Amino acid sequence: MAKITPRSQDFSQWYLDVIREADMADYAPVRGCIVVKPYGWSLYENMRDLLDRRFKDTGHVNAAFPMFIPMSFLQKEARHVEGFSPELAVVTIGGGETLEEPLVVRPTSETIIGHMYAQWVKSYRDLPVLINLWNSVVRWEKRTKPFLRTMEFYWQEGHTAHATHEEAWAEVMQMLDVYHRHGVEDCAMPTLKGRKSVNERFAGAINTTSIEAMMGDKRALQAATSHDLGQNFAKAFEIKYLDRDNTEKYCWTTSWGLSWRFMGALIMMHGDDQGLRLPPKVAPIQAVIVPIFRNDAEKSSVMPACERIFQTLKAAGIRVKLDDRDETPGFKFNDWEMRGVPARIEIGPKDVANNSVALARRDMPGKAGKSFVPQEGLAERLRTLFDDIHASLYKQAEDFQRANIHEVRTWDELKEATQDGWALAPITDDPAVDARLKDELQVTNRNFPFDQPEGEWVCAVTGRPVRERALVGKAY
RNA sequence: CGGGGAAUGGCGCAGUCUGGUAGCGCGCACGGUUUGGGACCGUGAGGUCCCGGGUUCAAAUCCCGGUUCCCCGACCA
Repeated sequence: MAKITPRSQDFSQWYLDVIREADMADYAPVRGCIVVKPYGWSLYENMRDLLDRRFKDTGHVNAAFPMFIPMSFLQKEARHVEGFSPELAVVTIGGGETLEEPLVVRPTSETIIGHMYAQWVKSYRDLPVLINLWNSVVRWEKRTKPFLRTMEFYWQEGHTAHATHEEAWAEVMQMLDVYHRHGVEDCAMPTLKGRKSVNERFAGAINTTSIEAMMGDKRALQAATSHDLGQNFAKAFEIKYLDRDNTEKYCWTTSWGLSWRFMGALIMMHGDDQGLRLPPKVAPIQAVIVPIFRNDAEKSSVMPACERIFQTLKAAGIRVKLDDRDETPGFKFNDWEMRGVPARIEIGPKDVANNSVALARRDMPGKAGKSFVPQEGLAERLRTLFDDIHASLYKQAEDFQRANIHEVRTWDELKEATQDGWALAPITDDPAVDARLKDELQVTNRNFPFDQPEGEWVCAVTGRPVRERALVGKAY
């Protein structure tokens, strides 16, 4: 089997190697598009289902909207069309006929949502509208990379309408927190919540928030966003309601999204030189059983034990796989490590005799992570182990993140810090400042973290007084 | 979209300069020996050499056009 490029040697190549060798995805015959293979899709489904549960728990419902949007819809919101025009895919011919009006393949659905909400919302009694879409969208990206930036990508987009700005803002923050907790609790992924700079704001929003994650190469990845759209789309699409006081008012809307890029983040945050390391809650296979035998006699005692334990674990609700392929154990160990399976159970003649199994954990390489445990109570032991693995993956990622964020005050310190990690720096929220960071240091303002003490600072770029600091670093 | 690399069996590559029978390693199939950290031997299958034109007796190789991938920029979830 082909080995993968070491992470330290070439992080980008390592990432591509892992995706190929772990059977996550393949390149499609269309530029910038990928085929997600069953193993990768299974991971996506697990993440999607957990996130969907969180949406439902916060009162949202799912719906489906068309992938085609009339071009004129996008033009109704000036900044929105300006932001998205360069990356639109447009359908001009249908059924062999030139279309009266070109149809845009949705890059995001705010406009068609606005059109429909305008018809659905008449009274304050109709509010709030809390709808989420699981779909794919298309953006004609110049430079693509599997999961991180593809021309078509799968994601969810939530769209809500509210009576007041306070309520809309609370929604924006709630959903950002939902993303954050999905990262922390489901994916062992620490992220930093914050407000995007004016320059980085979503096209058409009055405020954009994000969670930012640090990858294994210390580059930043915007893992999810939540937007306060103010009344921009409400006014563009006439989303109005009659309030209790019998006056007509515009709604306040929000949108928020998380894409399969989150999977890319998972790979780049937790993976190592052996391949993927998947958090147990989202792993397609949580535990794999590898039978060990030398001859038919051993096989005939080992296999029934494997089968029995497989059934026990399956009945206990663990996503378990019995690997009965005709391969050597060593091959299987490496294969499942590449695929990031959190726990491996080896069962050989000695184990059958002792009513034990060898239990190896993916997050601890070699002998250190391997122990012999009784077959009795294995499901319970695994559940505890999964919690341990989750906690250890989270801690490693968080320690790494913390160790590579440097608090700085001056331009020189900022420059030095961002050579190798992120800076937490006093920065003016001004597009001209963002431009200087980009031009001179090839870094971007990731966000102004919400969780920071208020203070009086001097901007590291302009020398002007500022009240907040920003995370600054190289980004994907 | 600019700059740089690349495309030859599923994967990784040699062959291209200097045109002349398409090769190697891994993987795959079958048989045997193996099996607690990527086994070994034997036999075998698998190719429009990215696509389209052109030059030539003859093109993986030379020329023209296009497509895709990777890296670095600008743009972006």
